Amino acid sequence: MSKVDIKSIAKALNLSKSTVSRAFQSNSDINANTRSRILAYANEVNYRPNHYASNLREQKSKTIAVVVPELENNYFTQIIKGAEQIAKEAGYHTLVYATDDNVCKEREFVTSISNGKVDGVLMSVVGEGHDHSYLFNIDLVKMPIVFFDRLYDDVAIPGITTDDYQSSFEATEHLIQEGCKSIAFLVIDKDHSIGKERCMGYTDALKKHQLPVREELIVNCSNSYTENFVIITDLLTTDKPDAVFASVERLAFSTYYVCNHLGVSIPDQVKVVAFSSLQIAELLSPPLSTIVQPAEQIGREAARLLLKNLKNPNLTPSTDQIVLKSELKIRKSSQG
Amino acid sequence: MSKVDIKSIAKALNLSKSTVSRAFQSNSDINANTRSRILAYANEVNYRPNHYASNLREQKSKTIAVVVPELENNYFTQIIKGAEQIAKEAGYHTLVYATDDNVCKEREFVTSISNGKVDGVLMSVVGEGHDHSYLFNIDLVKMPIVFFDRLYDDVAIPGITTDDYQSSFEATEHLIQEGCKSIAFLVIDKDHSIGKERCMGYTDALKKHQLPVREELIVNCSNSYTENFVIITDLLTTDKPDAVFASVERLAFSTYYVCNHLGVSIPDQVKVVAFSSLQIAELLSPPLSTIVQPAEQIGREAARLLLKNLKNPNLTPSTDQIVLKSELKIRKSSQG
DNA sequence: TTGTATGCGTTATCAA
DNA sequence: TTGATAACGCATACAA
Repeated sequence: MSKVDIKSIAKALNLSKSTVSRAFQSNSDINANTRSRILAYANEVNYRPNHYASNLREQKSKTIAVVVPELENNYFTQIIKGAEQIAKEAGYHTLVYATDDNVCKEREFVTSISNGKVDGVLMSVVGEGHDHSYLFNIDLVKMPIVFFDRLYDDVAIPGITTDDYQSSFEATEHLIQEGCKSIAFLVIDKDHSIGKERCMGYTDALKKHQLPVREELIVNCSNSYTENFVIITDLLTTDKPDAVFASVERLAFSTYYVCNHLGVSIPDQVKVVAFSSLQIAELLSPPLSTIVQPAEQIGREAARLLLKNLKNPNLTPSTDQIVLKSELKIRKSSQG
Repeated sequence: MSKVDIKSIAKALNLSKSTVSRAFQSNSDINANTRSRILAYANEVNYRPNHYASNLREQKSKTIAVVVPELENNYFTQIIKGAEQIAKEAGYHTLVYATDDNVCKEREFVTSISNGKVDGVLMSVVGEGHDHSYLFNIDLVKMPIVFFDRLYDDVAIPGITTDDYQSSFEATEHLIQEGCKSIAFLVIDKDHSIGKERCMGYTDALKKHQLPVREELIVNCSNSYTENFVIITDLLTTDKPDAVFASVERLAFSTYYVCNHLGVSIPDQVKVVAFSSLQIAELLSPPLSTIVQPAEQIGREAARLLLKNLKNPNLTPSTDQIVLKSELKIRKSSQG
């Protein structure tokens, strides 16, 4: 199969390159017959435009990147799904990248794509604790970014988040109303971003109901299942809380494993609520009470916002912050 | 921020474009001092090579596509994760595309990227029933493809699959040994590809143990949860099987929902086994017996095979078929 | 070791 | 309506 490009088509049909090129443009001055002749032949020889060349020429790639901390989490894959759907509708492709919660990988990737690999980026950042000054070197007009889920609030970049404080507050209040007096809060990083917001919702709810905020019940966990198993086992045997509020899905799973292992009954001895977008939460033993973030919608909104910025390349990109509502789904794990 | 490219750097340093270009190539004749001077300045002005241009020039994009039927399935996201990992290590980016089990979308996407958008493709195809002749128009030397999970066996394209027949046979045998006499088999499409293999494993196991193969127990399901709910409710109330073997994860979830709804006890009244890569299968109520496919490994192997083909662009791509082993994890849902 | 010139495949400007 | 030509930014063959 020899190379088929605009030039070869032109030669075969005894036309010029420009005429052939025009046949593929929608609003171009070209004779209808010539066009259909070209299209017919192009179809016959199975012509596909060369992306390298048109991208170079047009200075856009019709591709967006979606950067997530991890892929093995329903929450993020639902977001990707939503984003991919909107992107697809607008004729964009989607590049997916997992940072493995590593800010170096984040920086390296975003920097490497910042000159033409993609037209824009959707990103859930690694975390505020780290140095993210690399973002100041990115030309955000050339490659707009939209944050979702987590964000850096010292950069003027639009973002989609959820009402973390409010839903955390409600979930805690729910546990209090179920009679819980010592509620543990499991978090990855209580001092930053999402963890911080969620932690504040938790403590404020305690305060409102005159319950003490006990530092030992605010437990910093890690990303490792084995480490968390130890941490949570320790928590349940030492401090014996009557409820566990997991600020991240994974920590709820670990709590279930530990409870199974220790023979601790959920919800009789410990009630559990978690931030989670797991679709089969109801099938767990016992069904898990969840705060469900509208993951797909987050992805869709983020993509829409990005595409909007992509449409107006000359304007300073909007820096809207959109906050979506999560939903508390009360199930057996936190009741009775 | 004015445009920073090789030309502007060259002008600033009083060098020629080619010298500057050389500074970024690893094995190029260039004075060490000149190089470091260029790199220093490039770093200062935050230079990034333009992907459009170098791709066009080098005829490669350093990007692979991963095409999956759906994203909301742990199995496929684990595969993506494995593939992305290998791709990343080799300096490749990963484009993800969901076909929504629609062969038109599959064709459209693969065709649209077949001239330079990506260097190669990993793909789990929509299904054998459909017309996939478009693949014959793809130049597989220019853009190699590797199948995983599902494949078309009338095209000479390498693939990674699992031992579907064997593990299906074993799972069925396990149910028989647990005393089941009427085992239902839930499948999406029993006549093709994966469904076919798995169905044969099931029927052969029945035959080996002198159990009748009853057509009404081989149930074609759909991709819709609501439709499946009706189908499975009907199955459980009419035919009253003593076991359900779900050839796809989703169908096991539906079975759980239906059993909960009907008050049918798993495993006492119905035992359940399923193909599933769900990591928290153990936390379900009851813990679900699964046939676990090595999803991440599939992704890794597929990516490795593709990268191997990408290394030898002149050779006819290898057409290896690699078969990986799945593992039967027996849990409470199929015991006692 | 460095500079000059050319081409990758496409689109856009201008002239015919 | 069509054709000739330049340009997008980079990398290489060849010349100096």
